[in-house]
Amino acid sequence: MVTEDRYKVAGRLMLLRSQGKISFGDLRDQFGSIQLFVRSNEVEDFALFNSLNLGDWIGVEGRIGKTKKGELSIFVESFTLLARAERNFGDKWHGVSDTDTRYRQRYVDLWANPASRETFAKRFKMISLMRRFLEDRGFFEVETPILHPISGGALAKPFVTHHNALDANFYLRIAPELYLKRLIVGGFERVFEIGRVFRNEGISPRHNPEFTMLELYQAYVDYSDIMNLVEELLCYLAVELNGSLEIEYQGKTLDFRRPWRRATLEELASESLGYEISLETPFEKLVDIAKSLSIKIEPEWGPGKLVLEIYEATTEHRLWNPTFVMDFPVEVSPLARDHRSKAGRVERFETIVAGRELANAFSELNDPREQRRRFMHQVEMGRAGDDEAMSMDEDYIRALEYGLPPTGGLGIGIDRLAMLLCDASQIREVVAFPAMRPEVFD
RNA sequence: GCCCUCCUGGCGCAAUGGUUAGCGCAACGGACUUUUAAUCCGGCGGUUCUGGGUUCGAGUCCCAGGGGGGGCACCA
Repeated sequence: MVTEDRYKVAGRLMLLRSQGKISFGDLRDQFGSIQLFVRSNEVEDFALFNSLNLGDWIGVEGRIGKTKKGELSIFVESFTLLARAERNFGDKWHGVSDTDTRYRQRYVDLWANPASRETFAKRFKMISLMRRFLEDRGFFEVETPILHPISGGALAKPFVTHHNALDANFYLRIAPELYLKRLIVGGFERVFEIGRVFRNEGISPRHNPEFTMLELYQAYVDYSDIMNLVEELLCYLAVELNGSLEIEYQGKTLDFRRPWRRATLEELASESLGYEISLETPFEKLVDIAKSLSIKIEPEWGPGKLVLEIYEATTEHRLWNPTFVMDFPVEVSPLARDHRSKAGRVERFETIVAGRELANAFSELNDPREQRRRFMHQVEMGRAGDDEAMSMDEDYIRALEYGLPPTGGLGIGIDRLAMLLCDASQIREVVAFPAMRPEVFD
């Protein structure tokens, strides 16, 4: 019934059932719970044990065994109060459901709500698995600056900060892309970075102003190879974390079984509309279609932007199972390489899952003269009023002039991926400390 | 930025416009030597987010503000 082996365990007291001269408690640590069995004539501070509050941290020592009801328990011989919980963790049965408390005081949520704890365990495990997957394939995990003198690598509004000693403004990075490709120029052939990026935009169920990106770059491959890598990586994660290639998301099944559908952006948009459109469709007709979809057209838009907008309005949200959307217009892809056979398109794809963009990838543009033209176009767009346009990055051009080998690159939004794998409808369920309006203490 | 909605003891919930705002858990005191959200008994705990208004009477209806959530827009 009770072994002679002595064990020491520490954790937090979650339940206490005092019953006269014996008491039962549930002790929980990182990995699980175990029942404590305490007898008044076997423990010196029996009264103190009964006066513990739920939430107190204690260390116990005793023998392991089973109670009469068969519950595995520690038969406590001594215990130590390690730290008091001066506040309690809410209803022991219902936990804490108030979202304000859950997001602002995640430490409470994690203890009070096991589901929240499981979600974050899964998220952290997912990131660990990604590292293992990539390291097994010869990728180096690297670090690049977060303070950028020029905001680049994506189309987004940056946060601005100031360095006093240099008396210069810096931007919190919106993407690590341009630095990672500099590392490829410098001779690292496979690199990845998992890190926070910052975009000064609205907060919504799918947007947190700081979020985590995986970006990777591999020399000597193109976007087709990257598609294969994305399939392999996501299937690996689905199986490791959810045990299946078919996962439940918001009450519907997502089928990750390979191969995933691959189709061009123009094909998919045409499919949605029920008639053919392409970059070659007369401009006025594209404008008419966009207007009929209530798209707010900006004067600086060309056919590429129009087709992209039409695709996003008609198609993206409908793509449920993983789909590779290929061959974006060059006009909206300033860092991607021209398509090898289709003028006006680049070798770029997005991976759409559950109607949302999960990954964005391309064969990297490595021609410095063409890159300069693309930047120039971005600068013009910026002058025309596009506050998400990229700036000229002379050093990046200079790096390309030293030679960037043919390279495939990929970015994956980790938070969105975690939402899928954790069946979360909101990004705040998978971001431990989501952005909130600063709390006022009075 | 726009629209909708919510806010009641520490936590979870209740209260057709009508006494002194109830209940469970926690906390506090007590009973109990095999419990499983233990059970039983006792007392304590709330300016119903804030400020106005309508009303004989407001937790409830109206207005404004604060905070949260959902949706739209933008994006990842």
